[in-house]
Amino acid sequence: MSKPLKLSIRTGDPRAIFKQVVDAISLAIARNELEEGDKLPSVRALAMQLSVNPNTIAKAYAELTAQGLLDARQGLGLFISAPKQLLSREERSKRLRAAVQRLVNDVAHLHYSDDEVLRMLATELGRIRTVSKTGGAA
Amino acid sequence: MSKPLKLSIRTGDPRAIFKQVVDAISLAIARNELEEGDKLPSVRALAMQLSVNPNTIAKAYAELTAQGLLDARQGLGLFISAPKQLLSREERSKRLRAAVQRLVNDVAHLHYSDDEVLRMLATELGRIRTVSKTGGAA
DNA sequence: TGTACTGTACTACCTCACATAGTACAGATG
DNA sequence: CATCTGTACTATGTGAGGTAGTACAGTACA
Repeated sequence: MSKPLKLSIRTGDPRAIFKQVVDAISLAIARNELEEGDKLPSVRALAMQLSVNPNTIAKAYAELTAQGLLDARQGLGLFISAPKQLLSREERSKRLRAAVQRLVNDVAHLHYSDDEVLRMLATELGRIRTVSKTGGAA
Repeated sequence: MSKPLKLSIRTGDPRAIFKQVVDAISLAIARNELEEGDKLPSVRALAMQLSVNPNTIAKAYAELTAQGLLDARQGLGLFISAPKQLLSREERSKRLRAAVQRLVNDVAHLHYSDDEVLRMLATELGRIRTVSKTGGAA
């Protein structure tokens, strides 16, 4: 069976649909809501569920596969791959810096203090790691 | 006179040209490299300097004006406006959270520790505030 | 064997954002 | 007056994103 994948697409979201899917799955993996070996919904099934075109889902899956987050098995489906890192140290560092720079750009004119921004980030990062597969505490 | 505005456009940048201009100027204001009352290069002059279409620059200026960062005076030019905040508290908070969420998404699969991300952000935020107009300290 | 599922690869078409090019007009300055 | 300023148009081309439909090879199961 494939995981239910409580995924939703927001029409108001500035991100492209396929990007929303990529982000959602990428985040779910980081949160351990999806573990190695888990089977994803089929291209057609997820497309049906989200009321979008199968090609759009295929594009998202292709992106995730290219990133090494998914393994494709012809005729079987797509599965969460073992954690790996196919990016070089330089590339990872470059992307981290770019992502941080983008945040700095985005909040530059909002007049938040450094501490406020850092606290918000710490909070959001914490929301990721705390959701472990061992969870279920009360 | 208008500030020289050492601005550059990178063709490899995924951002649209007008967005690069918006971000650069927004950042320059946050850095106090541009102060209230400073005059910006004319639409046509900056377009010439960057080898892009005047319409593209006009679009960037219009965006900055809409954000309240610039004041337009017909026939005179565009000037850095007094610091103000026309966004509601909710809107600012919403944007901060969205920006932070985007960062979290971007770095989710890079396997950086929370501390590393936070330290990078603290560094980049620091690079903003340290550049004050009172600068020039040997 | 046949049927139904899987991912994947196409082609075609539509829409929209972005960028360029050119023109035009009102306000400001000399 | 001429020349600068921002601004507002129209027109055109390009590319990303999305949809629609078709097709094919690999897998599973009755």
